[in-house]
Amino acid sequence: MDSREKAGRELIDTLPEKCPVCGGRRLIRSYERGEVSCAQCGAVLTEKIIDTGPEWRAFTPEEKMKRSRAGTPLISIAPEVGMSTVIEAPYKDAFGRSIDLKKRLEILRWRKWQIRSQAHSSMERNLTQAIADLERISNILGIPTNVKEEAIDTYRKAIEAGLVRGRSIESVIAASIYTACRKWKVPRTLEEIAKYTKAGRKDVSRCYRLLLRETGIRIPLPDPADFVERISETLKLSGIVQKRAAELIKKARELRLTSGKDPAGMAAAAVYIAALLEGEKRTQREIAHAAQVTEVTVRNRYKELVMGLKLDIPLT
DNA sequence: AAGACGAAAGTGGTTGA
DNA sequence: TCAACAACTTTCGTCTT
Repeated sequence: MDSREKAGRELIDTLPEKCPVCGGRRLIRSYERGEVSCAQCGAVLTEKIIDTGPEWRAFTPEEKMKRSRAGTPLISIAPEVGMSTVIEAPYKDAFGRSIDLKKRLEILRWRKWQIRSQAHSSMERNLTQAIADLERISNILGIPTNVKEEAIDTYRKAIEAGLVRGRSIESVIAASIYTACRKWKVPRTLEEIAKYTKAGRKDVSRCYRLLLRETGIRIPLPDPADFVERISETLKLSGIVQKRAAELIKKARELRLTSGKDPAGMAAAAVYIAALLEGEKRTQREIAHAAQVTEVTVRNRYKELVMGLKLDIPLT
């Protein structure tokens, strides 16, 4: 595309071939209209050129890096292009003549259509940006494909509910990712996800709550039992301990000891006790670290469990 | 010395006026 | 928007093994 030059608003290539109609030497390729025509006789020779080059131009390598957007593939959808002709208010035709009523109504219908399709395409544009953010965050955190698709679905719902307007796309898509993770029980914390957005944790969590409220998506409360496996794996504890911990949690839940408490802390205490009972003792510090809570929380939950369940722990 | 325990002050989020 | 509040964290001193 070296011979491309800018003429007015049109990008033009001068081609080496002759015009098959009049034999003229100047063939013009217009990217705007997507056709090649002869400058002498005006004959249109081809239609629908597909420009495979980038639509931007870069002069330095840095600029090129900055402007290149290709890389990670889009998933699930590609935004729709087209329908960009603007139909103006139907009083005059292209030559300035006024149009009769019947024709005017017909054109009005067209305009209505067009406005709708514009609304549609603005959503698509928004989605394109959202998907880019989604891909970026997912790649860093290793989010599986099914969760990504769930996240896009969720994001669509957010757009339809009008939640994105006035908020950053990034924070809404981050909230969508978190929602999807929760739904599929992929253990990612809000912090982890928010870390890679400009918005920050607070904003993302606000969006998350809003998302749940406005779209009616139900996410089951986190179950302490879900954390047991992760904690036990990290500390290389046996399946027996896991089972024991799960039983403790079940009993604790029946006694309403778990409500309002951080499930990770609850799980940590259960694992701690289970490990003690099964003779695979780990220190509070180890447990707390594996569960990403503090020792103090482990202690508090531990105390509550021992008292609530009337466990026979040698408290020495 | 390491681990467990708990008090006190600080932090960030929720709730209700 | 603000204050009250509950849960959790941080920090630190004391006790136990």
